[in-house]
Amino acid sequence: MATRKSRTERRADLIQAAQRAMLRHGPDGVLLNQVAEQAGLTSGAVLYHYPDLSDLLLEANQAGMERFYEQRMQRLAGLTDPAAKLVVTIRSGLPVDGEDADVRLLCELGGLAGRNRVYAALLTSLFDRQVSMYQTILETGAAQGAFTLTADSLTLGRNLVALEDAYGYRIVARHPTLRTDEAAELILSYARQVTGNPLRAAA
Amino acid sequence: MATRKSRTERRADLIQAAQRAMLRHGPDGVLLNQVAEQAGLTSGAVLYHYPDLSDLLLEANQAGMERFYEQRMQRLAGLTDPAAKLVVTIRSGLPVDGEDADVRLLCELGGLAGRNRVYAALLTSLFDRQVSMYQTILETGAAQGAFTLTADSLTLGRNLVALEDAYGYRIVARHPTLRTDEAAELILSYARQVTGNPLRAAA
DNA sequence: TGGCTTGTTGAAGGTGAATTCAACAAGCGC
DNA sequence: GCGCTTGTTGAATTCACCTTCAACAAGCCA
Repeated sequence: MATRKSRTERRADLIQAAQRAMLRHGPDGVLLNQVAEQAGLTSGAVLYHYPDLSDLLLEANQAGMERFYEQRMQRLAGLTDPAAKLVVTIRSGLPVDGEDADVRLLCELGGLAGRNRVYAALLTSLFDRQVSMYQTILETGAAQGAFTLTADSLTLGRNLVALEDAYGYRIVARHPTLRTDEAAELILSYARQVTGNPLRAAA
Repeated sequence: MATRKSRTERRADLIQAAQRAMLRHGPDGVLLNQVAEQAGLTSGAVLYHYPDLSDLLLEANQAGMERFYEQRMQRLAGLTDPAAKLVVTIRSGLPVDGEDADVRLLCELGGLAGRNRVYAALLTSLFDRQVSMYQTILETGAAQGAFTLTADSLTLGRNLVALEDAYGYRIVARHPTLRTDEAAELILSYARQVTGNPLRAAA
């Protein structure tokens, strides 16, 4: 028998278990027993905490998105130089490799979004928040004289997030030559051009 | 009873039926009976032609990708002006709206690719072919003096396809303000900058 | 320590989908 | 027309999953 845990602890466990199960079987096709197995419980125990599996999956995916966004913000926290901020942010939007759990989950949801309005709305909101994040960096950099923007920050921010997203999919699909380093360089080539800043990758 | 058809005809029907069923239920979660229903047949008849459902789904998805790629090439066929070619190609890579069947199917597969090597390979190959398509347009335009490229054509081609892909996802997810026209304009803003050509959208 | 709440199990039942197959209908060659 | 091949159905079987629930273990606190 699994060790008995408090409601809060178990729910947190289940969210992680659901994320692992979705990585293996997809957010759409994951089964109650697969989540239970990941949690080291029986299906009945899962149902005790989440009578409706789709509620658990939704919470798990929301948690994954928040985690992804929060991690990006944290990596940004200590930096002051606009160029360094931009370089770090571009990196943090890409999966570290094809196994990257957070990004793989986001990619899975991207497919779902065509059929599921709830996930579509969540992803849309995540996209817009990331665009805002880039806009802040770009405009702050421009105000400080570090960047000379070639278009409005909304256009540039959207294109930067779009590039990240797309290369995330390529890396997750294991493109043989387009790995994280190459993808970062491709996005940086765009960022250099639209900011007029050399953006040393080592920054 | 459904009208009896030849092997070839029926297989073509089934591929279309499978595409419709996948649009509704996802390429991952689609059921044999759902494909049969779309085809106006019983599950037994589907199994008679495709003893393994996943074979049918794979063929249907391959056909979808080919169709998407071929349509892009055809729209390009009559054009000679490099700027017109580039503008048309950018457009043809975007879904016409959130209902666009071909792009929605491609988005669904993007999610699958993290778990399924076969679909990952197919999508990778499609990506690379589209990059080559852009490279040809860009280099021809440069040779003719219409474009002044700011980076190598591989970098630019990859970024153009990446932008298309990502905005395809946004449109399919029904971003409230980022529709096809806006997405095309965002990509054009990049294309103008890297070619030095004004790329009149009406071309 | 005894009773109550909370978390968990294991088994039983119901449901729905895949699979198989015997029967049959429709066309085609002869 | 006759028989054979090809395509299709509907029913029977099997299997996997969800769901429910009675039983029980583990803490909590009076």
